[in-house]
Amino acid sequence: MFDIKLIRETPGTVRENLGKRQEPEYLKWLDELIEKDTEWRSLKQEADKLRARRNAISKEINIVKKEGKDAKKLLEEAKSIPQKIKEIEEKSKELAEKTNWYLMRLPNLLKESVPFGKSDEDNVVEKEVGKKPKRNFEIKHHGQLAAELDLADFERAVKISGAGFFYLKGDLALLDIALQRYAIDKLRKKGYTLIQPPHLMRTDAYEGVVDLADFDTVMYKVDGEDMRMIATAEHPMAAMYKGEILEEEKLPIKLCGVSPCYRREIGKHGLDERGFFRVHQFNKVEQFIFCAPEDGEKYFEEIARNAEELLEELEIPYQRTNVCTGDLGIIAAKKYDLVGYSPREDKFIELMSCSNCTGYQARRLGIRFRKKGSTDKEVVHTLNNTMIATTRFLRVLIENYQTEKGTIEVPKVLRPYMDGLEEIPSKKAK
RNA sequence: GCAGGGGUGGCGGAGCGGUUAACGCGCAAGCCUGCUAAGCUUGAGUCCUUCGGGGCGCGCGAGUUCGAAUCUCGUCCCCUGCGCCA
Repeated sequence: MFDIKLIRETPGTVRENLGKRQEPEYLKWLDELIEKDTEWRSLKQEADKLRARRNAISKEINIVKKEGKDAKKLLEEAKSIPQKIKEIEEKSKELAEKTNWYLMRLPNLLKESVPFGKSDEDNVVEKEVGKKPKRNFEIKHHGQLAAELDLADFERAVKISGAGFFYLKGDLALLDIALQRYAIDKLRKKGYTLIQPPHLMRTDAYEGVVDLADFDTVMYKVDGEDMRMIATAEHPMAAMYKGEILEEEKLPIKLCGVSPCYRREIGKHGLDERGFFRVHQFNKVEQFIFCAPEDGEKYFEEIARNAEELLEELEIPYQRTNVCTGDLGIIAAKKYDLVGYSPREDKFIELMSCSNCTGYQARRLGIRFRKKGSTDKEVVHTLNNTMIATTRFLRVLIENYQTEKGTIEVPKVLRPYMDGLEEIPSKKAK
């Protein structure tokens, strides 16, 4: 949610920043918002004056009545006021709803370091790490190989749940858990608190986290109940401190959330053939931080680095791209995409997404903190980054670690979580 | 699902038609004091403001009234017990 005070105080700066988004409609919204807000404020003053008058009369009536005198004249005036207030109120309510509509939809102010551009083609690759593996055999599609090795069953999942679902089996299911566990341990060592959030959330809480007008169609809802299944652990973690005032010394709050994610993925053609890349349900370990505004950039780099380290330790070649002004969602002020190498397609595919949401998300949720040594309250900043989305990783692992004989090598750092297993399928297991 | 109880500031908790939402804890500023502690004074919801002040605020939404935290209706949530149950 946009900060209306910024618009009132420095409309020029806001306009300039919004302009970078390359979406003329935003500037139109801004103008309309300013107009409606000005009108709203003047109506509010009008209504407030009437209320003040009514309150004064009410007090007088009380006094006059206690004295046993006749309050008829005062009562008449008092009775006439509520109708006037009601008329103004109707107009001002409408205006307030409109300004709120704009505040919810105007995108966050961009950081200076966000590259200027129109679409994802203008995203800037800031670094590339790792050596792309050279293979002199044809790399099999990850889903196909998993099915051949009896490590995944897509057909039976389709039978009971439909396309986009799968059974993970045996060593591959274990690999999925190993990935999560490895990511969790890494974050726990860095002081992040492990969180298993609720997987269902009520509408009012979800509204604080996303714009349901846009987002609702991609979520699963529970029939007959006011509940939605979470699309990511980011959502219940962000909403966790909804409406609270935190003490500054408790910041930063660093969380490591682990949960399945449920997404309808409506209109996604073929769900990327059969496989794990784009599915209705997957497991994810998510980093989330609430911090003081001045620390936002520092922790943004920290969570990006955490994810990069994970990629390096798993020996997956990756690139970090700085997402450009035209391709950023409305919530983030800055975003890195971490993309991993797919040797089969010889391109980088999206694995993790790291966002600095500044106060945009927290303002809407009403999460503030009290500054130490003062009584002032300020909106906290929120940051989030994927640590691991297991299905996407299964794909790149199966591709990058595929051997010529059609097996999958287990990354060294994951072996302790796999009973020392070096290769899938296990020779012994067969 | 049924029955009962309850939702008030950062927290606990009073108020149950009429000036300023009592009191306590915690917090902040200042005073006092060898230091610390204690003590004393003041301050702190939110919105608008021409910075004088004014409005709103007691889960949410309607209503009654000149006036509602307080009365009426609806609704959501929480707690306790019963029921059900991995």
